[in-house]
Amino acid sequence: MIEAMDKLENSIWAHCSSSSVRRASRQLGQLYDDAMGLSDLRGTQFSLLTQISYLQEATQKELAKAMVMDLSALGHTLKPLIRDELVELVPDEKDRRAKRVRLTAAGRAKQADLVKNWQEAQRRFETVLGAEKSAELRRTLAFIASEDFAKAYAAAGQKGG
Amino acid sequence: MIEAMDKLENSIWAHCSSSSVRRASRQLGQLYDDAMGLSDLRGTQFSLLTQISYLQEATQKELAKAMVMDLSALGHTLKPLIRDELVELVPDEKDRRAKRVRLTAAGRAKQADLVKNWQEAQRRFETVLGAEKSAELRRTLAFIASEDFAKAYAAAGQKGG
DNA sequence: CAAATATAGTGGCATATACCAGTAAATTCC
DNA sequence: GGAATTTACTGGTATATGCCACTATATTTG
Repeated sequence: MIEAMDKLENSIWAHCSSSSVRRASRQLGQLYDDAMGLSDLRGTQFSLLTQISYLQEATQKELAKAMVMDLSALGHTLKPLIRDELVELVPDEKDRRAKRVRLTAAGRAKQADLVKNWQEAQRRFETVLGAEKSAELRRTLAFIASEDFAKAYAAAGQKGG
Repeated sequence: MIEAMDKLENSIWAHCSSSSVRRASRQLGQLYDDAMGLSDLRGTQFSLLTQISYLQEATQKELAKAMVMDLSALGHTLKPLIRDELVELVPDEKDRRAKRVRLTAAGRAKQADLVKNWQEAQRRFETVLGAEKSAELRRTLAFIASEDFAKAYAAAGQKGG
């Protein structure tokens, strides 16, 4: 009985997708943060700068959606970057509620500088896990982060639960 | 040239293992938090209670290691749970620096109550991703979170970088 | 055994991230 | 066109998580 209990609890930590992802996220957070070296930026911040650059003047709303992040969380996360003048917000011409997010010249430079740091971290990652498994993992995680996944998850609650 | 740039940046956000894991982590965080219902606990807290229960009086150090978490981060994370009297710290008899972490009766009850909530979330997850892919994903993530992975990653920096 | 060093935790500070309650601007509906 | 509603963002509060500096307690060394 007590052993059955242990087994159940063991199965929880071992079988929980959410905590598995979180643990891995902490480990990789450390590793990729280290890769950023003396830049004063975190891996998350580099990632955000890169996404901002990629989306080319997205609104906060659009950026939050792309990052699979709460809008207010994004706002908070942008603050240190704005304070350090790597990012700026420009009011949209058409819709005066919206603010578009873009990199400053300093932000572009910083992002560009760090690309090689990121590449090195990513190279090591793929060396260890293997290019094929890495690609497969990213595909799976991208699906999990997608709206399709969230919808299917919600739908699975209708009938199943 | 500008297109090449776009392509590179696209490749960064699409090919970054760390940000893929983080995005998925945010999505699953939302979903599993929702599953906790009116319990006033987050998914992360349930996960932590479960790990505490599983490890049976581990020291903070041991618990942090199992969670792949910084010791001080664990300390901070435990605070609300201690405040709410779900968890308590007991000084170790032998080593008076160490404090062992255990659930209170209320903590055990809360954890037990939430098992079914977790099971429902996990059931939905596996419905959507498939049991086989889910298991494979957890295996991969467990490896990424392991010390072996961190060591291999460090070693890949010696020769490669 | 006393000094030097290592280990376990704590507290402060900073970022990461979410929810909720506003505020302001746009859109929809009589 | 003006009221009701929706949308985009802001600010407050709370947890999540990491680094660094510091304290207290072991452990190691000479």
